[in-house]
Amino acid sequence: MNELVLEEDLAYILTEFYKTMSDPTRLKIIYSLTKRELCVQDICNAVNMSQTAVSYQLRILRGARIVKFRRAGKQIFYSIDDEH
Amino acid sequence: MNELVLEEDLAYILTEFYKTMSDPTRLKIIYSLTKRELCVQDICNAVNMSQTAVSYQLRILRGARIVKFRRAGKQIFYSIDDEH
DNA sequence: ATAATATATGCGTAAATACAAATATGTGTA
DNA sequence: TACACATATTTGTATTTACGCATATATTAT
Repeated sequence: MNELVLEEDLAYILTEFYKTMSDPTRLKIIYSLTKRELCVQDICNAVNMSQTAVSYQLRILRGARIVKFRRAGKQIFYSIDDEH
Repeated sequence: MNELVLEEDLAYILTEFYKTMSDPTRLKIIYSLTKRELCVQDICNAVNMSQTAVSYQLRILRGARIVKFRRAGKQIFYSIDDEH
């Protein structure tokens, strides 16, 4: 019986990962960043979404350690976080 | 520029897949079914959820072609849909 | 110091989601 | 036929989510 049950912690971790991947805007952002490092405006153009919407999703992707960023003057450049 | 944009159809398909995987109850159900074919009551016990909750999630998994089922008398047995 | 630009954040909200409770449906049995 | 059992479905709802709008913050230029 017991071999049928997925450990609660693992279920939670997997669920969180799949949840971060389960939004079209986030997938588009991730895809664009696999091509090259981009600033927020570039990402807005690539995914055709508002600055607010993109910033909102970037925060989630940052939280999941899927993307990282660096500031360069007024702009902030995002890229895929390979470390994680 | 254009190589940065993920095709809308593909984004949609991927999103749908990740969405079906992004619930702990569904992941637990899938896990239990990778071990062996199970009837609904067995699944309820394995994932420790009500019959209603399990039936609700099974419908979603059926819709995504992740599980299939066969009737055997009063019971319905579910298993992973390898075809898909 | 002020203004302009790039990005982030707080707030409100419409839509989606997971579930419980109640009920319906299908199947075997008396 | 009537009933019991296994499962599905309908309905209502609390919660979560993605976003727009307005505003805040950080950086550079004037």
